Amino acid sequence: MNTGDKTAGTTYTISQLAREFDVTTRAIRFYEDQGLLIPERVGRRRIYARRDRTRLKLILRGKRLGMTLGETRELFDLFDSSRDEARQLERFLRILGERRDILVQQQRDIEAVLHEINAAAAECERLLAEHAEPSPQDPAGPTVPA
Amino acid sequence: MNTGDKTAGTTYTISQLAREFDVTTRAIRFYEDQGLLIPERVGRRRIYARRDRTRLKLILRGKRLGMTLGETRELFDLFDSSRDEARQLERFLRILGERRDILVQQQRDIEAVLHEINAAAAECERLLAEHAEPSPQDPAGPTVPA
DNA sequence: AAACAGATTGACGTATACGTCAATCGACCG
DNA sequence: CGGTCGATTGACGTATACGTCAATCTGTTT
Repeated sequence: MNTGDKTAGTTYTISQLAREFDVTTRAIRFYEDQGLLIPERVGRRRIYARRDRTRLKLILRGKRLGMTLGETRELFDLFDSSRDEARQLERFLRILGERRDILVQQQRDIEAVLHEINAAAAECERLLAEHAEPSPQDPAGPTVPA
Repeated sequence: MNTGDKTAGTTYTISQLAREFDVTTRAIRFYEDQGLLIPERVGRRRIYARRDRTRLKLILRGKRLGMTLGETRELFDLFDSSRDEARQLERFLRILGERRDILVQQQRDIEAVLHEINAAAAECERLLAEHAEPSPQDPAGPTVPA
């Protein structure tokens, strides 16, 4: 019989995850301290399941977007929380909406910065072209024209 | 004659900027400590020009994107730096490219999170609809059908 | 059995980004 | 001329997110 089966599945050691996502084991343990990861234990050793791996991926994605671990944790808790009361569902929707507003603002910010970067890069390359060929009106440069 | 003219223009006090951008004066002074703002002085008082106001706007936009003040400062310095040597232009282009890569990655991350949020929100609203009307197959709910 | 690689648990240190007083100073107000 | 308001300068405190040892433990290999 299967009674007591832990539905084993793929598992990872802390250093496997550290290598895969290019973070230190110290960081991974810290995420556990903050309640973001809850690995199983075999003795004292941590065993990470796919769920933890997914969460780690989400943590790092959140960090790339400037989210604090606390904010990421709030979202994790939200997705874990029971979804049977209208009060909770409304709170859920409210927080999702707040996060969406932030993301949309970030999209606008990124667009703006990208435009400025592209403009600067374009002028930069124009100047570099001038350096290579001092003046298009003056072919008597220090470099051989052909 | 205009000799000695400081091209006065619009100026701001620290509290005006603080109000406009909803930050504390402490934060603005901290940005100055970090070399991001360089206001004029009248006696000991800081006088901010449009340039500083623009920079403050950029600082806050950077923060919304998770940039550190150091990274923002590097970009400021870059845009201020002389653009007459090929070495500098290439360095300029390299850093702009790195920042662009980060921004593009952030765009991808935002897309992913937005999709997940939208999916969760949609299911959330479906559940809320069920709460209001327990079951479409079972009109004998606690609420009056019509 | 000894050695070695990995993992764990403290514990303290560090960088970033301000918050929070306290004391002081200068300009205007009545 | 005392009071108040805004600004300034220290100086210390705080939250976040780990880094960096040191000591210990455990499993495996030789």
